[in-house]
Formats: sequence, C-alpha cells, structure tokens
Amino acid sequence: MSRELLQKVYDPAQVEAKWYPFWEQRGYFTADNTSTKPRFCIVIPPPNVTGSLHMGHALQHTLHDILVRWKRMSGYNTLWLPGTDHASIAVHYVLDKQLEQQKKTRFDLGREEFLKLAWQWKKTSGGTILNQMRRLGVSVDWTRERFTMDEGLSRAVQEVFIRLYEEGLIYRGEYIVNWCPRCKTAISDLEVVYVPTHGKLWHIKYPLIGSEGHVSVATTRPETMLGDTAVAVHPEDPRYQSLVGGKVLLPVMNREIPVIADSIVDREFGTGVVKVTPAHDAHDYEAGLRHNLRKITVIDESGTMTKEAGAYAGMDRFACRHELVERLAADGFLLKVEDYEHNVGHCDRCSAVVEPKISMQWYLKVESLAKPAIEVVENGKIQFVPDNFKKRYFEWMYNIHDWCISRQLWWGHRIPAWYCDACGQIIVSRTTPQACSKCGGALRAETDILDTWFSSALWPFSTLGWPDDTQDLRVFYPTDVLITGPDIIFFWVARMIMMGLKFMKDVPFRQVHINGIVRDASRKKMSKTRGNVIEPLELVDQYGADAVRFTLSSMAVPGTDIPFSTDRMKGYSAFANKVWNAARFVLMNLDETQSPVSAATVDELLAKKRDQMPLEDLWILHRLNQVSGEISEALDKFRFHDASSLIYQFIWHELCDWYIELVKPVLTSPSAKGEEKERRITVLIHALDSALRILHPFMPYLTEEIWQKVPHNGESIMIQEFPQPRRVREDAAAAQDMQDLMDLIVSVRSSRAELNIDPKKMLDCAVVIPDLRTREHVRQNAEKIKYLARLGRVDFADAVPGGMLKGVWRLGEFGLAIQGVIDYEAERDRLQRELERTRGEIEKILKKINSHEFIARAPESVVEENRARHTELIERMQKLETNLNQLPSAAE
RNA sequence: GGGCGGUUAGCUCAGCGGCAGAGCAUCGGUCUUACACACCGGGGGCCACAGGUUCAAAUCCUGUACCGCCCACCA
Repeated sequence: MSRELLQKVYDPAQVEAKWYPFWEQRGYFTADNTSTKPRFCIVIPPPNVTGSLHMGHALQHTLHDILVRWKRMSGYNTLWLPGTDHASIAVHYVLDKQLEQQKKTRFDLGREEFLKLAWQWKKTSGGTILNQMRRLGVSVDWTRERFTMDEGLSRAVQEVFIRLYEEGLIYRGEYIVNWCPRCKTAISDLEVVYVPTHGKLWHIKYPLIGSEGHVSVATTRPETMLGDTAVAVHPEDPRYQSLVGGKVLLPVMNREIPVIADSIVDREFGTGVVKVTPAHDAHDYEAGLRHNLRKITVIDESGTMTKEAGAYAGMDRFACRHELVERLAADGFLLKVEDYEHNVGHCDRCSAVVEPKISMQWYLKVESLAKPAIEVVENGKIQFVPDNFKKRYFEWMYNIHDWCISRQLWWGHRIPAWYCDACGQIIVSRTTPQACSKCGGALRAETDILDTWFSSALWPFSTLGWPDDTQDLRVFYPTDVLITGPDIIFFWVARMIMMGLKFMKDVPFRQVHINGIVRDASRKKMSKTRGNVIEPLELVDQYGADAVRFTLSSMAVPGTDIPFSTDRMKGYSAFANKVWNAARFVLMNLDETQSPVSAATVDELLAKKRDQMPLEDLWILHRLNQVSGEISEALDKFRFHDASSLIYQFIWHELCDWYIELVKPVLTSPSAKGEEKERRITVLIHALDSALRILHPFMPYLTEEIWQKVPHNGESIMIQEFPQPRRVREDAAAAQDMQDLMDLIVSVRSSRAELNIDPKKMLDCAVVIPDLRTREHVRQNAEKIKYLARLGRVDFADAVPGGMLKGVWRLGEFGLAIQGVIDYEAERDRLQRELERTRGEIEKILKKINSHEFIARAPESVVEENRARHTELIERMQKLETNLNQLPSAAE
C-alpha cells in the first residue's frame, strides 16, 4: 500500500507551527566553538526595539537565513548571532508620543521612572521582534542572543569610551551642534535630513551709524537677528569697502553692531551683506571666532526665545518670526519679501526643524580611525557587493567630521564621567569615584548618554564577549558577511569598520552585501503616514513564511530596490503548492517498505548499470548536478534572485513538467515491477530528495515537512548535506538527447494545438529522421513520445506520406494522420508565419557570414556556430516551403 | 553645486560584447487518476534618444532627455 497521503492543498500554517520548535529544541541553530569544521559567521544587524519588524527586516532576515542554512548544509560550523538594539532616540520618540497622550513629557516622569517605562517597552517590543523572527524561520543561535544594553555589552561600551578618552581621541567642548528642540538633545550631522521647503527671504534694513543710509540684509530666519552681533561683507567687495570697521544699528534690539570683512560672504548672492549670528549658525560661529564676536543665544533648548530676545522672550521661535516680521514691516525696516525655496534641516527621528545651537558636548576624533578604515576597503580586505557602494563609503570617509557622541537623553549608555564643580576636574572612570582626585571635592555625575550608534559600532565584537578574551571571539571574529541596507553605510558600517580595526586589530567582516530597500508595488517608500506599509507577519499568515521568503529572495538583486508585489507573492505560494503536490504524487506511489536512497547508492547505480538506465534518469541526474553547482555559485556571489530562479525553473519546468511526467507510467502502471521499477524509484526518490535539499534554504518549512515523509536517514533536512556536483553524473550527451526529444514533443504538441485538434485524440505519427543515431534514439524512446505527445503509433519513414499534417523540428520532419476536416487555412497561416520568421533570421545571419571582416576577425567557434545555424535554418526553410506548397489551395 | 544609478514585453524586473529572457497579465484549448494555486499551446520588443568604438552593441564610450538615490547646504 501507499505511504501516508498528504492533503491536496499545502497548508503552511499547520506545517510551520511544528518545525521551528523541533529545530530549536534539537539545537541545530547552536554554533559549536570547539568544532574543527570551517566556520561561517554572521551577526545580525540588530533591529531597533521600536515596535515591530518591517519588510526590510524580513528581507534581510531571509537573505541571512538562506546563506546560513546553505552554509550549514555545506559543511560549515555556522553562527548567526541574533540580538536587538536599544535605539536610544527612536525609543524616546515612541515613548514621548505615548506620554503626549497623557499630556505629559519625560521631564514630568523624571529619569528613573522614564527608564522603567523604557525597559518595559523594550521587553514588549523585543518580544514581538523575536517572535516575528521565529515565524520567518530564521536559524539564529538563540543561546547567544544579545541586547545592546546587556551587562556585557554595556561593559564593552564603557571600556571603549574610556580607552578612547585616555588616548585623547574623545574630547569635550562647546561648539555649534545640530539641536532638536523636540527631542531636546544634540544630534549628529547624519541625523539631520534636509528637506526642500518653500520659505521666504526677508530683506531687512540695518541703518548705518554715523552716516546716512543703510545696508540691506537678507535672511530666511529673521528671528535669529535678535542674536546678531555683526554684519559681514566680502573683504574685496568694492561696494562696501568704506563700511568695514564701521557700525550699523540692529533694528528692534537697537544694538550697535560692527561691519566686518569676511570671506564667508558670497558677493554674488543677494546684496552681498550678511547678518552674523554666531550662536545660531555654524558659519557665523566660525566667523564669530575669527572676529571675536559675542555669541548671544536667543533660542533655548526647546525652541523658545530666551530673555536675550527682549520683548520676544518666552515666545516660540516660529511665533516670534511671525511677530518680528510684522513689527519690522510696521517700523519700515522690511524692504522686501521674496518667495524662496531652500533646504531646511529636520530631525531624522521626529521631523522637527533642527536648530543650530551652541552647546557643550562630547566628541570623538575620527581622523586617525578613518585612515585604516579607508585602507581596508581600498586594498580589498573588505569588499562591497555591489562594488560601487564603496564609492559612497569613500566619499563620506574622506570628508569625515568629528562625531558628536553625547546625547541629552536618558535611554542609553551613560557617559562614565564625573565633574568636580570646585576645581573643574573631569574624571572618566570604570568605577564610580567617591570624591575629586585632585581637590577632594564633591563630584557630579555626567547625565548625558552616548549616541546609539556608538554601541552599534562595537556589535561584531561586543556580542562575542569583548573585552574578555573569549573562545567565541577567537573562533568567530572576524565575521564573514554583513548584510545591510544602503541607508546605514555611514551610521553603522563605517563605524564598525573603524572600531573593529581599532580594538580587534582586524576587520569586523570581509564582505558587505548591500541589499535594496523594499518599496511598495509602485516603488514608493513604505511609510505609516502614506499608509502603504505591508506587515510581514500578515503576509506570513496569508501566504506562509516559505512563500514570503521565496518572494523576497527572488527579487533581491544586490543593491537594487524591491518593488514588492503581491502578484509575485501569489506566484510563489503557488510554487510551494506545486512542490507539495509533486511530492504528494511521488509518495502516493511508494511502497511502505521503501527504504531510503543515498547519493552513493545512485552513484553506484550509475557506475554499474548506466547502459540500462533510461534517458530521463541520466538527464535529471545531470541537470541536478548542474543546478546545484549553479545555485551554490549564485549564493556565493549573493545573487539570490538567480539562485531562486534556478531552483524554481528546475523544480517546476524540468522535474515536474518532464521528469515526473515521464516516470508516471512506470509508477502507475500495474504491470511495471521488478528490478527496473526499483531502479526508477531509486532515482526518483533521490531526485526529489536532492531538489528538497537545494530548496531548503529558501523554503525551510515546506521542505522539512515533505522530507520527513520521504524515506530518509537522519533527523532533519536542515542538517543534511547540500547536493554537491558529482563527476559520475555528468552526461552532456544524455542532456542533448533529452533536449532533442523534448523539442520533438513540443513541435508535435504545437502543431496539434494550433490546429485545434482534440487533445484527447490519439494521432498516428510518421517521423523522418535522416541521422541514424538520432533515429535510433527516437525509436528507443518512442513510448515516451507517444505518451507525452498523445500519439497512437510512431512510424519511421523516408518521407512524410501524403495526406498527413506536416511538421518540422530541428532534426527532421514528422507527419500527423488527421482524420476528418483539416483547417488548411489555419495551417497555411501558421506555416506562413513560421516561414517569415525563419527567413528573417536567415537574412540576419547571412549578413554576418557573408562579411569577410566577420570571417577574418571573429573567433572561429563563433563563425562555426553561425554557419551551422545558417545551414539548419536553410533546411528548415526548405521544408516549410515544401509543406506550404503541398497544401491544397482550398479546403476540401 | 558634486557624485552614483536607472530607462528592455501591458506590468514588475533580470540579462551587461556573439540567436532578446523570467514572473505576472493577456489570448486559445484542456477538470488528461500530483496539483485548475494545474496542464498544453500562442501572441506580444527600433532593449529611452542621438552619435561613436567593434567583424559583432540591449551590453563598451560620448552626448541628450526624463526618473530615482547619496553628499554638500551661502544668508
């Protein structure tokens, strides 16, 4: 009797639920740091604990998992280390939003309460994320899971900070920073996004002191004029030479401010006179230093005007702008208002308009770290895939600025510094100091925390146990590949390279694979406000994890964005069903006592009984060989789309459409039995088993479910060997013969279909094949041709007998015996079309081979190829012409 | 302003010097005892435009036009 029957339609939900716990409990995901096998290690780009995973994560996790499963099956000791990131400012934003609904701010709660809330949030969000990862089927080593604010990782962060500080690479100072008035913290240059904005350019009159007249000053941010401490002109601008050294009156504030000459001024722009506000503009700040100007802060940390703003103190910056402009107009100081489009900096997290502001912050000197980080990419120790992303990397690295690493936030790693207010001493220490080491005075702890990316930069080694010298660190560092998006090359990739080289004296990874961004079907970025977000888990619920994974993989062209389409999704869920049913069919026809088939058994069969094996067996083994090799090659180059397409085409259009169809009669015919049938089944089981293994990294659940039902040795498909090419299986001749056979069958089918011949009708057929070997080969496989092309008899003839419907294929001709009415008009049309196509091709190829240049310069193989093709086409054309001429002129 | 990438079938995209491809959609025919989430067959392309290199160009070079991204950010 048959073995277990599977249900007719594949049901992912039921299958997926059971295998993840099975794999996890048996420890298949766990890396062995004592293994002697070659190792393969990836650390996950830790998702932010800001809620749930989006399609970008699903993509990355899928690609990671395909690589890891493939490597694991290919004999590697694999570690894929999972974890999450505390995402300081992002979590602040989420919690701020929640507090806002209760009409509160974090300052109402206080630091301690806020942190409790954050940890609570981390627990929930982190849990959601890890659950989502499980649903996708990722084979991460949960025993090594990390979080950036773990005890161990925090120690690494502190250690790095202190070492850098002691080396003088971390310093503290008062400079202009990008300040977000909503988040109430400094942010780095990278966290400012510039948005083209329709604004105004206000031209304001600054009267001259000591003489008649005025200068006209243009600004997009009039409220900052309250902090102006000079106006500047270009040193070589003849129009204003006489004014330099003089003074002008600052309207509203009625302050006398100097006219300075400075080359920051562009003579061509506007009037050539610029207001200078050292406390609120980076360029003005520099100019202020050069000219020793006062720095007057008129906007505070929440975007409110300070008492330095006089009458406007306490007013919001934008309200102030509005009122100030009205007053300037009323008082006759507003000369002109123009519409003006310019870029305005916004906070990457909360989109508030960023305010340049003077403030005391901690900085990391990056120049000495950047140099070796540039070198390792230049000399290829780290490769970018695709390669051109390294240009983007270099561009940024060559112009890198010191990194503002302190944040006035609470959720994150606190900077290990203390201040003595008595003597001004700063103490940076691994343990909490009790008193000032210099004067014995009381200490005040730093309240700032570190930029989130500071801890992320250490991820590849902090997760493996650094600063301790652990076995994991020795075995798994440097990691092999980093897979990530283009958006965090600067934020993360660059900084990991710098920190890895600095503290591990080696690169953190050897290859950086940059994947695209997942967009919606019309290429728009997915965003909550746009409402076009696709939730990965909803897709998994609807189509199954395997189909989601396969879709993402099939669209993952390195470095290219992915317009995610549900149509593709449906197609691949149909593929899963196809695989399911192919397996179902095979299993239905297996005897319960059927024993497992190993690759060695098949190799032995080939070695001993090759000449007794049918063509399709030799062919499928040959193809399996090629496909497994091609897929490994594609994965090696991160060409996930090629790999997916190869396995899809192979399983559907070779294994199912041809091979299983050909084995079908053997399986279902009651007369087939004995040794021959046994051999056929051996190859069939092996082909299915191999296809499942190749597919496993892409569709782990489906393949495990099926594999468990196929006769097998071993516990799980995920720890079986990935099929490696084997020399015994190579058989190009069989592959060609099979191809010829398929061509003939397709030609016959095509003739029938185009003439609307009842598919059930078994037609008699006569074939004409001049080549002896081919004729013999077709004769041997005649039964298959009959079966697949629905033919009654296949006779061999020297010429196609009259009265038959004639057809042409590459190696000969055939005739179909059609009783009843033939639609000669339809046939004439068909032949005419084909003839024209053939003539067109002949023309093209003639142009080539008639050219002396071509014959003389093209490689011989190419010339040969074209000549052979020409001959073939001519023959075909002649046959077609003959057939056309022999058609009766009108229907009979 | 500087840089990078794209423009190929109705749609979404592969291909990146030697016969123009896939998936979906479409049209015709089939419920053939694995699968109608299927099977069989068909149609559909001046590979953005203009030059150039080459025996040979979708593929390499130059320019143009659109589209997208990154960096800079002079009021």
